[in-house]
Amino acid sequence: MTLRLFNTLTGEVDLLAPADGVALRMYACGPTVYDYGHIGNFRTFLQVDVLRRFLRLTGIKVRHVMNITDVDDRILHNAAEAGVSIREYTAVYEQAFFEDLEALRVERPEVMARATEHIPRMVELIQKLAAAGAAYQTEDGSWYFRLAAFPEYGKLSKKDLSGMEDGARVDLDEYEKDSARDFALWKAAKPGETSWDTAIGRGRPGWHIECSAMAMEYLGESFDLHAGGEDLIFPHHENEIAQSESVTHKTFARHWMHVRFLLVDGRKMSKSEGNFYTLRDLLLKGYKASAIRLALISVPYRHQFNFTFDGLIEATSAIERLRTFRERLRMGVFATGENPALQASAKKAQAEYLAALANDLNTAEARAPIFDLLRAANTAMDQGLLLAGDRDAILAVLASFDAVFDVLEDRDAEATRRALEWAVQAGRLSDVAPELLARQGLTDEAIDALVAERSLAKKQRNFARADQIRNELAEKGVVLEDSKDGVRWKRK
RNA sequence: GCGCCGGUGGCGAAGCGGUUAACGCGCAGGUCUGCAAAACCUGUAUACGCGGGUUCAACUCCCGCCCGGCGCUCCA
Repeated sequence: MTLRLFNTLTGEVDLLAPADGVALRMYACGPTVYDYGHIGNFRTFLQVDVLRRFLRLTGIKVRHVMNITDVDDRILHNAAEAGVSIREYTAVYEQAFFEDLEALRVERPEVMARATEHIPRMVELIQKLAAAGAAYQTEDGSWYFRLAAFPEYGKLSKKDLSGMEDGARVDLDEYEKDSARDFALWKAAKPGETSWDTAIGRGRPGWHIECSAMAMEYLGESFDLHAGGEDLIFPHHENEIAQSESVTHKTFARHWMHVRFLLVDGRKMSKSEGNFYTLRDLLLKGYKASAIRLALISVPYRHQFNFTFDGLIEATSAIERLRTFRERLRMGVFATGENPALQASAKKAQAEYLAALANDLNTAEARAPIFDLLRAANTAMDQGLLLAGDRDAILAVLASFDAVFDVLEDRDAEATRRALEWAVQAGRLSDVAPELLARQGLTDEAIDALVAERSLAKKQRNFARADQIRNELAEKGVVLEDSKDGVRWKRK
């Protein structure tokens, strides 16, 4: 099973395989830790997670490097405003980012690299660029990349800059640059600003250089895949290519994957539109982390995804059905043997599932065979035609589904609980949905007691009291399920 | 303005030259139940933005238009 993945560089769907035949070396642009992550950020990280999980499912090892941008204009500005060091400032958001990844079940990359811890590597790279005539220093001490030194500039974003005139676009404070499009490699220190004293002067790195330096540090001069949000194609990734290849004269990344931006209610997500959501916002509204994960990955990465609360509710229902199905299989008692028809269904579902993902990570298509199998198996169970061997085969298919989607295990309460703890500590309790608070206020023991009381009332045929208890619990988000094996309850 | 992507049933969303046009959600019936809920089953009478064209055949290719989005500047 080989993955065919769209490659921004070639503009085609190309095979993706490790060049060394062993491990796929990939670099994915991580967060700038100046604020809490929003769902747009997480769509990208989640789609990259789908990629790496699928690779591993098909037996390919992954060496995945992600940068943490912990120095940039916004960080400098916000930290100064808060009167703390940039390290103190970013630590909060970096920690929050990791917690959010965990809530969303995003696997940790093999290497997480902070920009501030790789300054020497960036300096070295800039020195090499200077030696190659591709970098120059301006009067204020900043360093710029000379676009004219890299004729292939524009090959990723398919821009032809040859015809572009500099004149009209020169910013006043960039008058020193040779060409308006030359970009900063190193920014000279301004008074009071956090800076590093280095061989190329006192200052701080430009945005792009960190990725080139760290990717080469951990993956070598040439590696398999580079991924990120679509907005990074230009200028960020284009600049990375220019910086890196001007020094190495080797292809920087062979394959480039870009995740499409999402919309919220059909419009661009933005704070001014009032449709801007962090993961924490959603958890505090009572949406489950698993539903957010499923919603964010169910539309293939190259398609625009329109985020809505209805979509979250849909994902919640779909997950519930899948979980119930798996539980039914696990708990059921089945005669030994195999039903050939179900064996065939399982095999077919597995093959279709893998084929869909192998086809440019078509997650939407990949879901279909799983639900087909669910229906076939439920029908068979209703008719007593499902045997123990079928159960095992079907559970195996679910396991490979979950190896990528990872929504079947219920860890939602934990993620929600943590979000609530954070809300308390961050003074964000007013953002918590009232139902969620009511729900949390009810202990398991209290629920058990009410359920027991209701069972007794039922036995005495006091249905009025029984229904009263049921309604009371329902209002607090606790759903009761009567079955022959007793009463089960769960928090909605 | 230039470049790129998309408009599929009530909603979300695959497919992309000939298929019964997946799948999910919702809704409606049914089974079960004290009644429900949950679960399961079944169903959802002519859904492919508009107008041209190419073709034996178009949702699928081409052209134009309308609408939405993205990039060209910080942004996942």
